[in-house]
This record gives sequence, C-alpha cells and structure tokens, in this order.
Amino acid sequence: MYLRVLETVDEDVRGGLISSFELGEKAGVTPAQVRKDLNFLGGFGKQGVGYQIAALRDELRSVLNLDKEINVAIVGAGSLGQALARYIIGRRAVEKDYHLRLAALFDSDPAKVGMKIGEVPVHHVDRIPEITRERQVRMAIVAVPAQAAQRVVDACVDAGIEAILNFAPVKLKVPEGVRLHNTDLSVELMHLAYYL
Amino acid sequence: MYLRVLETVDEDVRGGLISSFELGEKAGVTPAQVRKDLNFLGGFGKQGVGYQIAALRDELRSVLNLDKEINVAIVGAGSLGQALARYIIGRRAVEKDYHLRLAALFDSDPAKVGMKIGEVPVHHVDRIPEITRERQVRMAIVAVPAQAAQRVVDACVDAGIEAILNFAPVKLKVPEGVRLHNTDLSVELMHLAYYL
DNA sequence: TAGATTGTTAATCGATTAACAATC
DNA sequence: TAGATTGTTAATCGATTAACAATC
Repeated sequence: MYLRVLETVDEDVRGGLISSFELGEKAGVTPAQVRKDLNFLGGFGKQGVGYQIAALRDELRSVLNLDKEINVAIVGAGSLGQALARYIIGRRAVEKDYHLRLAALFDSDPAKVGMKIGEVPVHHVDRIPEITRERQVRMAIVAVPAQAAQRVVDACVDAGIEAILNFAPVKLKVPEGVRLHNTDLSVELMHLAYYL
Repeated sequence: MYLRVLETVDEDVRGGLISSFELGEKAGVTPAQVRKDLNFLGGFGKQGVGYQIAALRDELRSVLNLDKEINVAIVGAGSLGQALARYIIGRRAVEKDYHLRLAALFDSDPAKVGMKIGEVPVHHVDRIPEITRERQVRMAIVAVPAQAAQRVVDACVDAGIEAILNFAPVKLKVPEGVRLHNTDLSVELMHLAYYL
C-alpha cells in the first residue's frame, strides 16, 4: 500500500519528501505504523525531514522483488484462469517494466489444450514438470476446481515452483519452503452476504 | 471455513457429531478457537458430546445469510467481470440453492452494452440507479479500472446498494452503513513475489 | 459414576499505538 | 538554536491459547 501511495503522489510539490503522517493518511494507517514498518524494512527516512519519495519507492520495489522479472504459469484455463492471464498480459503491454511474465497456461481439458490466450499457449497439465522447468517458471497461479487443486499443487511443487497463489476453495498442503497464498472468491462473497 | 468443513464431512460415520478438536483440525485452527467462535455465534454444542453436524451446518448457513436469495450486480464487464459473472451463473446452475443471483451487469463501453453473459444483459453504467432499484439488487461487485471505481461506487451507494466487493486497486470511500470489502489481485501477486 | 467435551475465565502472546529522546 | 520528524521504547489493546470447572 505504501508503494501504491508513493507511485501516485506528486513528487515536485513537496520537494520530493513525504512524512510518516502524510504517507499514513494516504495508506490508511497511523504514522507510528508507517515508521515501524519502514524502519523494519531498512533505515530509510531522516529525522526532522521525512522520507525521500523516489528513493523510498525504489527501495520498496526492490524489497518486493518488483525489479526482477518473474515467469509465472497459470494452471486452469477456465474463465477465471483466462481472466487472470489477460490481466497479466494486458498489464505487461501497458507497463513495460511489469515484473510478471506469463510463461505458460495449463488445463486438463483436451478441448482447451492448444488454445492460445494472447501469445501464450495452453498445455496439458501432464506437461507441467517439463514446461515449467524449460521456461524457468518460479510462480504458479492455481485456478482449477477444488478437487483437482491438491494434485496440481503437488505437480508444481515437484517441478520446483517456489510460490503458489491458490484460487481454489480448499486448504492445500505444501512442503516447508514453498510459499502458498489463498484467495477464495466464494468466501469473499459469503463474507459480504453476512452483513446483509 | 467451519461451514465448508461441515459440508464435506461424513455425517453417518460419527453419529452426526463432531468435536471442536476435529472441526479445528480440519479447518486449520485450535480447538479453543473453534469453541470460542461457535459459542459467540450462539450456544450450539453440548458438553461431553460435541456439536451436531447437521444442526450446526444449518445454523451457520443462516448466520451467514446463505439461506436468503440475494440479487447481485457486477459493474465492469471486462475479463474479470465476465469471469465473476460466469462463476456466479455456473455455480447457480449446479447448486440450485446457491444464494447469489446475478441480476445485472454494467459497463461504460458502448461496445459491451447489449452483450449478454449467459442470460444476463450488460447495461450502461448510467443505468445503475434505475436497474438496481428495479431488480432489487443489494450487493455489487466492482471490477472496473482504478480511476473509475470511486464514481461507480458512489452510484451504487446512491442507488441504495448495501454491500460492495471491490476488485479495483484503490482505497474507496463509502458512507457509514455500507459494507465494503476489497480483494486486490495486484497486491496478492506482489505479496507472493516478495518471497522469491 | 466415569469419561468426554463444552463454555468460559485467566494467561499469554503479538500487534498497534502513544510517547519521547535522538537528530537532522 | 528552534522546529520538525524520525527511530525506538514503553503502554495499550485485542486476539489467541491454555486451563479448568460445569455438565452431558
């Protein structure tokens, strides 16, 4: 969120500086939180002065690895998988330094194998090991039905993938050392309905 | 998460009962947490016995309002909006008691207005007030570009919508009494890249 | 009655906030 | 030097966990 603020803020107007107060207000957190967070990430900021916008922005980009190009695969070429694919491809077309590169798509449905989203072909899931290795894919996005998700994730892990973003509505098991994040659309929708 | 466990667990095998230990294990939380949560929601559960699966399931469904049918609109018929539309329509086709009903889609692009996703037509965003009122839409999903999001949300709020799920990467303002949830895909992707 | 498991209180832990000394 | 704002410690707050009495 800090990075997003730093990217949208007008540098010139404030001599290239921003205080924890202003940054906090724009990011929706307290100034104390801002200082604690930024100090934890490294000693940017100068007492009595504030934080240099440009320098801090670059620091955060680097901390978040946004300055490295990362090859990502999407498993599941249903409507969600396709939407995610278009998102990444589209974003990369607009921002030339967007850090994600969609290297491959996978699906188990023979009708989908051979299709292309943009320039990126859909392969059969059986080829996950082969193609992710070949294309040096480090990150996978899982957008398959719940009952297929664990199998897919196991294949990804075996193929050496280090980070997984899971959209399937199941708790998945991954070995130590592999990062797993979950975003569960159906839970979000339920959560919202709770307040009606 | 508890509800999801209760929906997938085999009732017959355990005499229709489940303990906080088992429920916690399957949901990925401690037994103490389970008991605290379920007790907060209402005094289900019997000492020395456990929780009745079927009864607890129905209770949770009712607490989460999953037993009420809710009309939802999606604003933004780009690839994400379409994917979400297909998700809701598809889920409703499979589970006849799925609680969400996609009542309308909106977009500002004249090329998209008039399109249909399944049976559901895409209207121009200017018609949000008119159509959401007419179709008794209580919930909106926002899947438009960041710069359009606040305007769209304002229109939804004015039209009396009570809950909004926002996919645009911006902090939005809504008046007291309107529920706003955010799921930010680009933040998820950044977060994951952080660990590489 | 004995065993099990909840409901609930007390203890622990971690995260957030407030405060202030350090220093630019 | 005076004013500003950070870095950092101490105080507060809330959430999680452990423990146990209540009770089925």
